Amino acid sequence: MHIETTWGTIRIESAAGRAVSCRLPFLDGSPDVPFAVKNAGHDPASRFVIASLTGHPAERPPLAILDGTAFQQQIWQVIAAIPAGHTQTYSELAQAIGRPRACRAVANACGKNPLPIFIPCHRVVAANGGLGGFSAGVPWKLLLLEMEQSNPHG
DNA sequence: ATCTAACAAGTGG
DNA sequence: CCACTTGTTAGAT
Repeated sequence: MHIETTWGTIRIESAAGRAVSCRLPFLDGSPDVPFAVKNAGHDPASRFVIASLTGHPAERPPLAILDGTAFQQQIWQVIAAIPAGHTQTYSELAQAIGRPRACRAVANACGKNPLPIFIPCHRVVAANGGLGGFSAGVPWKLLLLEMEQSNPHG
């Protein structure tokens, strides 16, 4: 499944009705056009992604069992529990799993999240108020956070 | 089985 | 602003 947008093509893979991977085009800088969806898919996964990017409420479809180390699975699980419109720092996540000094390792795991948007790694920010990073480029992270802040959905 | 460089961070000078 | 610490991972030895 894929979604055409003004920022490029988003590719979503599912198996047996469960989301397996979500790939966003990498954006190095801020795009010169506003974000808009050009071609919307109708399956639950696509609708969820589009809703997240446009500030609409949507139900998260079931996720597949993810491939990753025990540490990564642990981190992803904690991230998945962060409510919309809310953020947490890398350091806080590190504390949540009992490794208070592993903030850098947490960031490492975030970058390897195969399901960005589904597992809301965009809600993980730096402790000093900075955005941190994002695997597909910070503009995506910014867009997602702005949508959630202006529209408190679930 | 070890070693090392690379990271989306944090803290302190 | 710079440099030192930090935990985990992937790739090399």
